[in-house]
Amino acid sequence: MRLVSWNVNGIRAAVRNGFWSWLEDDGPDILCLQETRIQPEQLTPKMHKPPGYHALWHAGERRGYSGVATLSRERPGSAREGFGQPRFDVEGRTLLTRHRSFTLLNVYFPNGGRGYERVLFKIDFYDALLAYCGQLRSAGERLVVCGDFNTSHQPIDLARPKENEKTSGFLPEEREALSRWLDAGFVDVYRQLHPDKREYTWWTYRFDARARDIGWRLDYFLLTEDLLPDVRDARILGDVQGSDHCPIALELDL
Amino acid sequence: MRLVSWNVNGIRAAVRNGFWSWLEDDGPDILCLQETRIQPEQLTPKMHKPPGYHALWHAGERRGYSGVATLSRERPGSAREGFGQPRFDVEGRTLLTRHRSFTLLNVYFPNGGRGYERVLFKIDFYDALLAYCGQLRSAGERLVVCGDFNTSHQPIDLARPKENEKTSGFLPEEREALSRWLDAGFVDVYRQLHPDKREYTWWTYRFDARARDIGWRLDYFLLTEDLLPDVRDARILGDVQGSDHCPIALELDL
DNA sequence: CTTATTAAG
DNA sequence: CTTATTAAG
Repeated sequence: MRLVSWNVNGIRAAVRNGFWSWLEDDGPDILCLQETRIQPEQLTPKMHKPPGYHALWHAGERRGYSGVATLSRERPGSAREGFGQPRFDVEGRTLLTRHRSFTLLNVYFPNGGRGYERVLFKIDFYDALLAYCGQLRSAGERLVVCGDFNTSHQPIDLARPKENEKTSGFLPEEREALSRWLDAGFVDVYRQLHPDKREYTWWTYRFDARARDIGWRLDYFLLTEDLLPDVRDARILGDVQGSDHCPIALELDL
Repeated sequence: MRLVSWNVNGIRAAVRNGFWSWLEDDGPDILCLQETRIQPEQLTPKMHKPPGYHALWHAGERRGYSGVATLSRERPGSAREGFGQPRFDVEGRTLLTRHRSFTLLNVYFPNGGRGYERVLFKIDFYDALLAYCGQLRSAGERLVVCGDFNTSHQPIDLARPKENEKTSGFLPEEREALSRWLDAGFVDVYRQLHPDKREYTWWTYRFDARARDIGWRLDYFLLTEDLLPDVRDARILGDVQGSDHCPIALELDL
């Protein structure tokens, strides 16, 4: 089966930019969207019921901000919006769905770009969600955590590591927060499969960055080790337009 | 000499839409702009000193809202922003300049479209400014008052009079406020010269109204009677694009 | 519908 | 630079 994760930076803008025809072409079994930036009452009928999919949309309180959605060909066994911490959940950042052979966590991690208080919030979010994942794993669940982590982990994960050591997205403390996920047993599948590849998943809209490939790898599939035997491929779909992020894909033998 | 008045609905948008080349082509001696929607610190050098003109810009307190500007080839003898009533003056709606043979009042009258309290404000503004003009006339000044009056005076002044009797812009009480100016001796020069012409100066951006000429005459040159002998022509420049209003022109033998 | 704004990214 | 918002017109 094929999973895709994509920060669409506004589902309505993505729709203007060809989202539906892309979805028809790619046809993933599960699609995780981040930064949908839409409230339930603003959803079009097609968003509510995309042809061939079950859809769950989770919005934050603030209009036009954050939000995630999970689309799946098979109806999820169960689902949860947020993870039980109001100060994070009100921002509409996580959606948990249970599928035949794993549990999926679709996550839009906070951006730390507007002041250090948001960096602290982001790191708290990283740690709180990791603790929640610990509970799920203790209960025997196999986990796929995907989405926009808003952090490049290593120098290979962004075009300009040196220049960005003091920029949110590549701060030491953010990288360490992500390291704690890996130390806890989560595997960054793309990097595992392609140890030396320099490919990015986000480019600023400024300075013609995407054409020049001055980007960052901010989007990941993190898997618990028990799922690794089922991994067939993990790829970055760098040609797909319609957002400042591109989608990433995971193929599982399930 | 040639005077032009134009509600540009955002000078920056007008500049994007060819304002400077229009100005060079038309070359009025005096240009009155309304709804400039710009703060002093946002003016470009060219706006600050348009080639061949002296320029005065008067902004309201609120960013992106209201504002007027008067450009003149000859430096005005004197000038005044507002007319001494803070509750009107803070909105940046009037600019008085004194020229060789008349005093010019460039006015952006309030729009009454957002609730009846703004209709009342608009009517108060009409009356307060008329009283101020009375003072100027008592002091012997010959007056040209021009700008966006935000009111169509008679049924001939809008495409759909019947349908708009309860719409701000053609409310009986607004039309009466404008009538008080005419009763006080101001002359609507365009209508004086063209008693039966149906031409408009504003069209909503919606419904393709301009292409269908579903418009309103909202912009006027009002003159004190002592200036009438010097009037050569008054016209509506309906072909000029770049705003939801078109400019209006007055030719004087001065 | 369009302009300009403000908040975010 | 781009998305979405809100206030105005």
